[in-house]
Amino acid sequence: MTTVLLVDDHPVVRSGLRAVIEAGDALTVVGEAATGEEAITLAGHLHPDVVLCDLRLGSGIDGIRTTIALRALDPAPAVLILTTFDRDAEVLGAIEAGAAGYLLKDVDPEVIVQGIHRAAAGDMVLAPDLATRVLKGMRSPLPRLTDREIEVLRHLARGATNKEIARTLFVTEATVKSHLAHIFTKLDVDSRSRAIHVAQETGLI
Amino acid sequence: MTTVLLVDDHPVVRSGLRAVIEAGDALTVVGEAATGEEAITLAGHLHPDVVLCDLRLGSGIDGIRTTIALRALDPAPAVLILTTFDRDAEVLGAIEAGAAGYLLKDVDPEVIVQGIHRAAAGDMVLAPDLATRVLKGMRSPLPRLTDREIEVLRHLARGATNKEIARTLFVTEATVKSHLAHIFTKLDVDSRSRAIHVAQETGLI
DNA sequence: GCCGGCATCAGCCAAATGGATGATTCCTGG
DNA sequence: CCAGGAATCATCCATTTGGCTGATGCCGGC
Repeated sequence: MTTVLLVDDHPVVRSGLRAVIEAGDALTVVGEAATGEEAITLAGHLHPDVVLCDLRLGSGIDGIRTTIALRALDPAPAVLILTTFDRDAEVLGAIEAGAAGYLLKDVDPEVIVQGIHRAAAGDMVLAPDLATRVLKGMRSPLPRLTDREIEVLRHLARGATNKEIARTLFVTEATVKSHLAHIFTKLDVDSRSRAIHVAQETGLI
Repeated sequence: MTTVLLVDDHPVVRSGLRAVIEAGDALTVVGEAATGEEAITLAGHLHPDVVLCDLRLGSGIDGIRTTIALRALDPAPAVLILTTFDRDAEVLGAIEAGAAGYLLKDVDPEVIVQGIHRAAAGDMVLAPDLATRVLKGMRSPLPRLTDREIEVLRHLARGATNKEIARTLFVTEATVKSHLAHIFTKLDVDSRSRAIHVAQETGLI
């Protein structure tokens, strides 16, 4: 019998997953957590074979940080990331964090069940339409922005002008422009609007 | 016995809702739909008392359009909107479309059950933290953008330049600038980036 | 110790953007 | 029919933005 721990901030989704998972008789849900912190504590006590974890967990730590902490446990559960969005940056982040796989929430129940079995067996599990994208991402990894650049990008996305960003960060406009120039080059765009767009699309921010 | 039709594009969420709703014995789920179109067809045949409908339905028509169509049925079911996001524009849109209420997905199961009962009784159902916002929205309604302005706004959010928008819409740059000027005035901003930001925040796009 | 990446700043210039004002056409509701 | 909103286009002008080039100081790894 494979044991599963559910982690999702929505009670309704947890109920749905429990119903789906326990429909068969090879899987049993041993616990539910609404936050990453709770998940880590519970996993430490319950030692589930597989943790099914949402990427977005409302307040508190996110699914990736939760994955990192879970993988540090002994014995470490297989972590299967389950989410609504298929942002490239997050796929890679989850895999790098040691997740056994990544499934989109809108797949059919039996895909989830199969995913859990395969994760428990140590296999890698990727939603079909994601596998190619992940591999593509491996070949041409997302540009690595520096912390400062990400910071500038966030202000950009809030609609700030260069002058405002400069004031907020206590630097000159020239510096902001310099950061932006780097960001634009890395993201292969030539306007702040488009930079915002690709940053949001790829999950950079 | 109050009958309920579930509308959500995620099978897992539907399972969860079904489990939650049928936990008591005063409610029964008479059907499930994954799309708005399917919901309208099913509601016409099943005549549920309440339709519990997600606002985002993947491909196809959205929850608001579905609501409008459902309310046009005879007898018209009470439509309870259930979603993850609490964007102002959508709250108002759903209410205007004739929804009996609006609940966030992360509420506790019993709140959903109570909401269904109250919707069936003809009451208005609003998630507590939303009620005040809706009322506030009533007092200072979101600026009403025209269809054309929304269209321009979408291109804007994808990072398009004025020239690109002009080409796409088969108009001159002057026209695009004119639309933008109106958009900026209505949203009370003075740059495309900030326009994108408030449009996304308020759920205009 | 030196190289390279990072953050900081500067100046110049071309292009894009935003504000102001006004005109025309079309359509719709009273 | 007519007022008014919507969409279209135009011109002028100031500001902002983005591209380019180059410089400085700092720090971490080899």
